[in-house]
Amino acid sequence: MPTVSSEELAAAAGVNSAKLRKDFSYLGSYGTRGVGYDVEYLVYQISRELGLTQDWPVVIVGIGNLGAALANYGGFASRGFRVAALIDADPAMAGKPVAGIPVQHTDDLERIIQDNGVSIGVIATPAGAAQQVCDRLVAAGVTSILNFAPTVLNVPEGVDVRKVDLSIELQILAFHEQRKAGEEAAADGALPAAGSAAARKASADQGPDGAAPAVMPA
Amino acid sequence: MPTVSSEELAAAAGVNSAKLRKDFSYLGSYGTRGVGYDVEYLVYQISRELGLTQDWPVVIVGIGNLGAALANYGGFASRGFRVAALIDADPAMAGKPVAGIPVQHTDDLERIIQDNGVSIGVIATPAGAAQQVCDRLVAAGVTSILNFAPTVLNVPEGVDVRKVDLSIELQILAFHEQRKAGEEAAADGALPAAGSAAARKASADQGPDGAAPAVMPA
DNA sequence: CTGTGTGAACATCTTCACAGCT
DNA sequence: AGCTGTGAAGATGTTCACACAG
Repeated sequence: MPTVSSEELAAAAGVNSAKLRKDFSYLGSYGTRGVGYDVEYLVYQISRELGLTQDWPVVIVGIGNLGAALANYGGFASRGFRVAALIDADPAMAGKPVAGIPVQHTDDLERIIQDNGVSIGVIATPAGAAQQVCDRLVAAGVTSILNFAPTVLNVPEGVDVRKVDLSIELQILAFHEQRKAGEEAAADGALPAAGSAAARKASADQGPDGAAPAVMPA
Repeated sequence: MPTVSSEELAAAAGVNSAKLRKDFSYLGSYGTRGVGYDVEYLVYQISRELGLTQDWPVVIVGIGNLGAALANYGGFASRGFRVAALIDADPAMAGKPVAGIPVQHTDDLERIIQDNGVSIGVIATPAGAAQQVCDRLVAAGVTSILNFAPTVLNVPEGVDVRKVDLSIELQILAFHEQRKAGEEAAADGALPAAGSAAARKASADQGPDGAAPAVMPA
């Protein structure tokens, strides 16, 4: 399949073809009228715009179950991410290989960041250690942090933080589940105006969308 | 602090107070004019609406690093989730306790689901096993699935799936990181119209937002 | 003729601003 | 006098529909 139309792509993605065309148009005019988009060229352009063509060295701090799971996660390499180092505070972990990469001790954090030119850090420590690790990462030059610890991190201006809270995803499922169950059947007495107004679209797609609750500022 | 105003809550959440009030109003009129919202009552009403007051038994299938990390995750209990069972295909895992819960074998999946009245399942298996596990969960009565395996699952109408792709979060960080780096400096020759139009707001808040890319339909 | 690229129409979401309750 | 609850205005996002390139 050398070429693909906006109609086909839209159907595959479950969106309107006009939206897809308009979105693509913000990246430039990469389609051919009457023909469609050249698949290879389009993939390249989107990859480049998203930063997939670059090499992003990342460090993972906190090699517990979650840290180990992340280190083993196959999806990173194909998206340009390279696990440059694994860091843990437990001296007993030092030197032990996880996913083929030897764990290093927290003492060397600053050196590791600088030696590898790391600008993206992943925090998978317990909540109590997260802010301190974050401060050290930032001081060492990291400007983007993916935080799995259940804490809101304080960072200076210019540093990006994304917090992943695994229970929020479950929360969203449970919310819809509750709604399925209560469909018309048992009208809960103590809820005056909740009926129609809150009954928004229950999106049928997989993955995070606008349904996420309000979040904390940086 | 027995009472709180929309202004205070909005400041804490980093949003406009009018938006907060309007959002609350969809749940009913739980505030008092001239006073604010009664904290305890508000918490209860929101908790109930979100389903936090219910008990949600969940099963986790696939007890590798990620499954174990999820089983140990502290945030679940406080949000009404109870890990009812851990299931793995490896017979060697059977009986072994993870997070204090003995792992059970996949053979008993259907019985476990039914005995515990589970309607939410978490898939943390390798990609190859995910669809099969999914089919069995659905057949056994599960109607909501949180999928960590890097596959898009096929499910019948009426079943909700949320896919968590850990690399997408990194992707979003890398995208902003790239943008920080390329600020004005090096105008990449091969990008005609990408400049201003695509330079949207770089949100300063932590956590998933509308920046996620288009997703697959069910 | 076919399918992109895009103004214009339409829809949804956010913020303003103020009437009205406490 | 203070703060909610909400119509109306404004901003943003999506879809339509068609001129025009290939």
